[in-house]
Amino acid sequence: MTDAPSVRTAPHTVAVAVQPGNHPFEPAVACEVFGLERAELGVEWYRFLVCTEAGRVDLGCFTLESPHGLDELAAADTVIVPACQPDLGPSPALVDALQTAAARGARLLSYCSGAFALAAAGARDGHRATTHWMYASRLAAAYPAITVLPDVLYVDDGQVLTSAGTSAAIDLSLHIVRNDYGSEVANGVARRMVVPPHRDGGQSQFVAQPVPATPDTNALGPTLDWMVDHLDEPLTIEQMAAFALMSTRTFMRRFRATTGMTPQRWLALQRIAHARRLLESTDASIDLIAQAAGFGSAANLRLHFQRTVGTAPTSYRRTFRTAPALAAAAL
DNA sequence: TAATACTACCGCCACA
DNA sequence: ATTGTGGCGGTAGTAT
Repeated sequence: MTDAPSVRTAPHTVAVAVQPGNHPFEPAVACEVFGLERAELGVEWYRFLVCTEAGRVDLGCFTLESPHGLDELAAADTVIVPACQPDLGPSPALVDALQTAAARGARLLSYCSGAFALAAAGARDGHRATTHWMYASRLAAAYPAITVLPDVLYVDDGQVLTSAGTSAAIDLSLHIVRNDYGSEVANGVARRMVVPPHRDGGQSQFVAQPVPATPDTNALGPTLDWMVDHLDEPLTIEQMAAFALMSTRTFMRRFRATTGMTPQRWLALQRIAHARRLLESTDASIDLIAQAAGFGSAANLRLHFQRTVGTAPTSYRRTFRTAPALAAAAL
């Protein structure tokens, strides 16, 4: 969280390591997010490599061949390790490549049980990480030096970023795009993939029922919409509960059950997202944006912004202020 | 940066 | 008996 995000000016290389025992889905997420041509976004996109140790890998359902080897993985700017068999462990050559990449300052990502490979490479000592909830206790037991967060979608620990089960791989990947290119571009990618634009990393892996068992008569949907529509006003639990026609106690319980976080936190994330959009696409003053996003004061906006985005609002704008043409195309 | 005043949060529990 | 509700109160977190 120490470096400010920066727009990639030179081709930034993203490499995914495909190993025997991988499932196809996670490498495919990397291909989808980082590997597709994104001409419509008007930015210079990543250079994307699929790297293997032996040139060809049997993935069970099919065999994958690639000309790129682990030397290219070790030289990449961002390295992705998808889910692997925790029992097998990464090969010594892969561990070596990961260590070389880490020493060069490369960004290391894992999807699902790929966290075991990063841990084996020693990249995780003293840091926070996550993995699929099924593996969390095993990871913590095998690598006591790591603080394992068992119930989040992904963890951004600066150089090393880890994510939970399959769909969290998409969330982490979009998080990377957002850090590199800003939220307009990340939203463009999400829109084309037809996935929700942004799920925060701290969101719980255990969010309610993916599909409601019965048509949910008292769903929070309308209340969430209402909250987003009134972001610029100070909203108290009491007001939100009143809108939802519930007691405050029940409202908070239901809110956590359906979103995986507290109302306050959710509201803060929506406000930050709105502030990001305004910083990227308008020249309004920080104070005005603070008002419009419901932070009340510029000081308060800075506090929240720094904490969740890791940058000051002005430096974020300096980096991501989009060309008017792109901003106009976005809406 | 620190102190203060507020409210959000959540465990507990009686009750429907 | 089981499940959801909502008031109470202590603590944690936020705003100024």
